[in-house]
Amino acid sequence: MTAAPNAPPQVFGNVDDAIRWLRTRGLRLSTARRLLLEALFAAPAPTSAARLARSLSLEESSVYRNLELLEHNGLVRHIHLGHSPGLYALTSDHELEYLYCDRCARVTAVSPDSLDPVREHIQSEFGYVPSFTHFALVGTCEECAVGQAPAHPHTHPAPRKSAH
Amino acid sequence: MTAAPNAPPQVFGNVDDAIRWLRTRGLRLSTARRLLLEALFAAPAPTSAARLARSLSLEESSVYRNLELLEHNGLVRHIHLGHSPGLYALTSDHELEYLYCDRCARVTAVSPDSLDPVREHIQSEFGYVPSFTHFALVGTCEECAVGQAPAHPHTHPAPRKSAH
DNA sequence: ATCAGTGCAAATGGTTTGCAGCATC
DNA sequence: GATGCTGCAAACCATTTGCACTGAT
Repeated sequence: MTAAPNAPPQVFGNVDDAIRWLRTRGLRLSTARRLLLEALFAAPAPTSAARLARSLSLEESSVYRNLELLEHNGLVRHIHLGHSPGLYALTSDHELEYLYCDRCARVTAVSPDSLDPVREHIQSEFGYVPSFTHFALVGTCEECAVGQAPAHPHTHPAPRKSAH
Repeated sequence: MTAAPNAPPQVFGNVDDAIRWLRTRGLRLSTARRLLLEALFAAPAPTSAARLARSLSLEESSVYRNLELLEHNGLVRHIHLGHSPGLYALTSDHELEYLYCDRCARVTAVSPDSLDPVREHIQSEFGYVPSFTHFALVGTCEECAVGQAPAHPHTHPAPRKSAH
């Protein structure tokens, strides 16, 4: 899950086109690879490697290897929503940026254009050009912001089952 | 490293004040706890649990437990810069927000006020109120943006030593 | 027949948890 | 003397790696 090696995006309309392209690059077409590509083409939303592996009965390690290879070749991207594991999706022509609510886990995908004013502001103010394609913008959504409890302090953290 | 339970911030000028407060909350003062607090008061920048454990010769698990307890009680906060482990620091009166360059790892801390325009824009546009106190705003800093290589594609990812 | 790609197992990094004993109240 | 905290060991999740074998070319 190496940080986006900013490979030039490669966008295809279907599995076969993607496969053809991979072939020209000297890569082989294994059943695992085809399955993975099909799953990615079918997926309605970014998906974790674990989920893909489970649903396709593939080894997670193979899934990671393939996803990394595909990402390296520009077919795939992955994002993190808060503490989430990497969530993979096919590269598209109109890459989205993600807003993530740290309270209710709501995810809102927006077009990069709509964040241009933000980018410009932050660039002119601090010299950074922010991107939310690899790490979502984390915040609190409207509904959660309204119903926020003032939280009476407790000396001890609540016993938890992995909340990161 | 539970996600910030948004405990009311507790800010103290020195270790003893912090300890007094913890006492009133029925918490004991162990040497480990005192060491940790001292280290946090002395730290010039947010620090990882591993680093704290090493420098204080404490068990990492104890350090995590204490940091979590302190965080739960509002004395401590932690952030993630990109894929970094949690980096802990004392809560302060003027909590900073962090900009992180995903290329050179440069970190810029800014006052929340300076990001208010961004917050307002995103809130009015999408209903989210972003925060960069727990997850840094990730982007590319000016220098890195200038010298960016167009990256000739390679079919295979470069062999790597953990780059997440 | 070659060698890219697989499954399986083991290792890694960051973090959490269970438990027995020690130290603080 | 009760019990909060500690160290130690083991488990956990997401991810990476080594290796021998299989299968796509």
